[in-house]
Amino acid sequence: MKKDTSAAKGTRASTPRAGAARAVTVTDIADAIGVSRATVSLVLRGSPLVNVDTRARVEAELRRQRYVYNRGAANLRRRTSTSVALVINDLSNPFFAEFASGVDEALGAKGYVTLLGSTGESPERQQAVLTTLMEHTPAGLILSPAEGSDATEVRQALGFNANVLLFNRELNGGDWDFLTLDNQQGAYLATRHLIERGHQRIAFFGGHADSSSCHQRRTGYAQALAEAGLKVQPDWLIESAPNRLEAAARSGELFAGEVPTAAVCYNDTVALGLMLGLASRGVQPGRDFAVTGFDDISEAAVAMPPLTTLTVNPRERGRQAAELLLQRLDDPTAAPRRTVAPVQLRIRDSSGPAVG
Amino acid sequence: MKKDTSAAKGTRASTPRAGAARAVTVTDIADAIGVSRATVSLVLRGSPLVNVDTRARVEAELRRQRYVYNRGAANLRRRTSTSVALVINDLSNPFFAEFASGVDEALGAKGYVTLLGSTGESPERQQAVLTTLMEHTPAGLILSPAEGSDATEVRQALGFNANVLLFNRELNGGDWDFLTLDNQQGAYLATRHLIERGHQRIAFFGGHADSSSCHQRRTGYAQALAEAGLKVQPDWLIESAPNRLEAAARSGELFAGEVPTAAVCYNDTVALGLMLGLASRGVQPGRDFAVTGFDDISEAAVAMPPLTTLTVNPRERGRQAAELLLQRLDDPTAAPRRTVAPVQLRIRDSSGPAVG
DNA sequence: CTGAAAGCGCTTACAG
DNA sequence: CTGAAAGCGCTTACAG
Repeated sequence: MKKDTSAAKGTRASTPRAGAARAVTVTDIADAIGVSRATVSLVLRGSPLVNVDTRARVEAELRRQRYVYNRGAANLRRRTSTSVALVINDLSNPFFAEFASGVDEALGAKGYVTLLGSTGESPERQQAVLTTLMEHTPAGLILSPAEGSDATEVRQALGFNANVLLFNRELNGGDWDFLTLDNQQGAYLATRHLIERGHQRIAFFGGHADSSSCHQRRTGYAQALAEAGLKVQPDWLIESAPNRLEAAARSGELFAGEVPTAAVCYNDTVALGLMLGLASRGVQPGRDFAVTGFDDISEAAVAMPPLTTLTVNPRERGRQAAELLLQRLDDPTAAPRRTVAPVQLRIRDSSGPAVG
Repeated sequence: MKKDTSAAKGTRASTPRAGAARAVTVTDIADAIGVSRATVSLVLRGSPLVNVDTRARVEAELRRQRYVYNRGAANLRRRTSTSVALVINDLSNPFFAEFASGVDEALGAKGYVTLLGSTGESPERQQAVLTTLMEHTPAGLILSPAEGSDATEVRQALGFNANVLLFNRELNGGDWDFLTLDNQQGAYLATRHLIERGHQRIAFFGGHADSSSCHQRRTGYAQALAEAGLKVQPDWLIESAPNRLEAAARSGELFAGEVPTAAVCYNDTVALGLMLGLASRGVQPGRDFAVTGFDDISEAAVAMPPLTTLTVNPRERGRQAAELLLQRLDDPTAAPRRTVAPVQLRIRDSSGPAVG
């Protein structure tokens, strides 16, 4: 239960103000000017009950002694929390970094502090991180689950805390709020865009078929094809891990049977890898073969050719996630909500000129 | 002093487990199996004093009741802290995102939790963020100061907490630990590289002359020139805000007097802007004019031409910053330390072929 | 309007 | 090896 492994719990634990003066407390302030601690507390919390003159004296003394409010102690007594935990895959991923930035901005504006945790896409590490974070009694949690997360395990780590917002990946079995991108609509828009450019043979390239986001994107792709009276060809559904290397390696599979003229890619990373693979076999992306991505990572704009993709505005999604969680905190008993965030097609050169 | 403005302090403050079962405490566990709370506490902290049998019973009950340790309460009583505050400019900047990722990774491995704050490069916001974070009694603080930060103000917000590590920007007047990149050496390496390629007329482009990092980089640049018996020409020192637009706009200034054949740029963003400006006047960077950057942001590798620059490995810097802070926590009274992190030249096409 | 007392969940000497 | 008591810094009824 309590694995006592970390240095912070052992003898190496550090005192917050070690080597410095002892922290000033409400008692110090109260004693200094001859009022009770209760009065000081009321001043701190901005109560209108305090005599204006008493208030002034207290405030002067707070300043004089450089009093620092101990929010942890207050939260303990009041049984409240002023922190929110944010658990994501990895900040090295610009998408999550932007998302985290938006979350922190929106939370900070409401007086909450962000407790950060990263899973590195590992369910085991996720469990450890969640356990640690819960010990800090956050008011709520924003979680972008690691691939392969198990709802039961996650719920276990979360204890009875009901204030959870899931982002990006749904965990069925947990009745938690959920914010997702409109994957289906995005892939639909990309596919329709290629069809409008005159393409008839369009592949869907990359992603793991069993991941929910890949499934949704394939659905949007199929929908656009169906609307145009085009058929989904099974060997045009090509899986690939979402990294550049594997995507490049698998690009040959597009040329195994009937050769498509365009590919809707699972995401930008895959698209960039595919473009690499195409170029290395003498097929020039954007001219000989049209490619679209998903995410609009910063490299998309500067790639050669620049990548047509779907912008998701991760920073705005972060703000939105924070808002949704704050609403949940206001009404913990409300029914879980599912929110789908819009995505927008950004046309660049990789989807090429009109063909045919 | 205590401006009571934020929602979290007002009526909207939320209970941590609102709507759910009341939290299980050590008392619940103790009562359930008929031992004292002290015994439960000893088990939680892994004390060897507890009878092996008693320990087993306690641990079983902890599991049964899904006990969650309240680290805040423990920290209050023990006067310790298991969190570290990290304050940076903005996570949208990949450099800081990587850095934060490294910090969080290293802190998490030691059982600390990261409290996140961003300044948006505004000293005012920085004050507010620091004040809020200090109220959560972090064991220490890693701060990359906003441009224009004032040491006295920062110290004010920090109270008596001595456990501070500054990153990137020094604040004179504060006797804090400091981690910096080797700006001088980096610019020296870039300049020498250009000289070795045969350039004799080399400009230094971008940055604000009064910022310490720009000053250090210019020093390295001047040092390499001096070693080669080349003179620094004053009108080859061109200032520019570190953004692409202004850099592009100021590129004309290179052609005002005696025209250089190469430029060492303050950083990658400036270099990218300069390359844009050069291209727009028909000068092809990497062929007609050599350019180097600083930072190795992800765009550097995919720019056209790819940018010769200095890699700083921000993630590793983050880990290093965390390590340094943890050492400080171990010995709060040690003398402040200054650490210079190495940088490495990465040669790409923008610095062109050998000339002359 | 102000103060004395109890208590948030934990830990730590101190007895036994 | 275990328990009773005090206390970390704050807040909140409850008196007055």
